[in-house]
Amino acid sequence: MSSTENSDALSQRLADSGLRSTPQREVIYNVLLDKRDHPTADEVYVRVKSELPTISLATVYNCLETLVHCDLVRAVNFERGPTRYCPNLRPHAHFHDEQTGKTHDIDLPENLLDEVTSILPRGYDAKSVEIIFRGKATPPTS
Amino acid sequence: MSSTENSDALSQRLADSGLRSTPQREVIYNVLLDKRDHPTADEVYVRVKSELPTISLATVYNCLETLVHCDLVRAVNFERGPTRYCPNLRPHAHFHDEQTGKTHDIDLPENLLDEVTSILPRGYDAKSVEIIFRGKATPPTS
DNA sequence: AGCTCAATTTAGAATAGTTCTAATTATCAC
DNA sequence: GTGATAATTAGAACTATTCTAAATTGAGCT
Repeated sequence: MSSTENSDALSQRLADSGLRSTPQREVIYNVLLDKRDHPTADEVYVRVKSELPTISLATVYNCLETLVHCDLVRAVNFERGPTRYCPNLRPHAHFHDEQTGKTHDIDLPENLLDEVTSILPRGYDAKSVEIIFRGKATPPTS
Repeated sequence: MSSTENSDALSQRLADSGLRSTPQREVIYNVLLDKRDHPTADEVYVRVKSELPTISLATVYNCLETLVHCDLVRAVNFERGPTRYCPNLRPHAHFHDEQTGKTHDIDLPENLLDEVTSILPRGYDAKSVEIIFRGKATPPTS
């Protein structure tokens, strides 16, 4: 997908929420799409600065919140560490590698979320389910 | 289970980790067992004060960390809210009610955690799995 | 093109939750 | 009892984030 297409998708989603497309929002969204390593707001700030040197950290927070709000990005938290941002919209869990601190997306089989949700007793109406693994990821040596 | 038995369990676990049983640790653990509403450190602080008026907040944090460390208590986080503490040791998920802010324990069927863990690709070794639901809990009117 | 007005961005101050520091107090082994 | 170690304490410091108020931008109208 080209950067232009991403921009289109972005403007579309923003418009849907009655919001404007701005250079800051565009660049931040592209930064997230570009390197999907679940960066923190600070890390996004650093990356965005090379393209928009005068952007402020507050704007990074604002824009990230906006992107989360219009469902283009997911915010992920581990314990009380800084919030991380993830443009993967498919249903997925997160694996948090305790040695490296890295976060891996784990795509979920079709029906798993429903299956998990189905354990809820009557009276519990879940709008979202989050699954977090913690442990050690040993990338298979080829 | 009597408070004395809890104390015994506590001293035992502490001893296992080479730690001492102290009045602060005892009282804090009992406060958690007493009212299982997933209190924050601040809330624990307030409750403990009525028994140990001179305890400091730092000690509350220290003791809670100690209890978590020797597996008597679980720390639970929702987004970037304050850490909450939970003495329920059975495998369970958490349901976070967005209206009330309350947290409910959801006991898990025997095999669910294994089932969920089994979706991990080769190379991922999970030490723990956490499942968090978010939504609305409507307690069934009797 | 210029005007208006709301949306957005900005810098810096403020906040919340937690951790750190250094000093004091309690407890264990001898 | 004495010395060493563990635990507690008060308050300072820290981190991530949100708030505030002012400046800038841009879309829609004329």
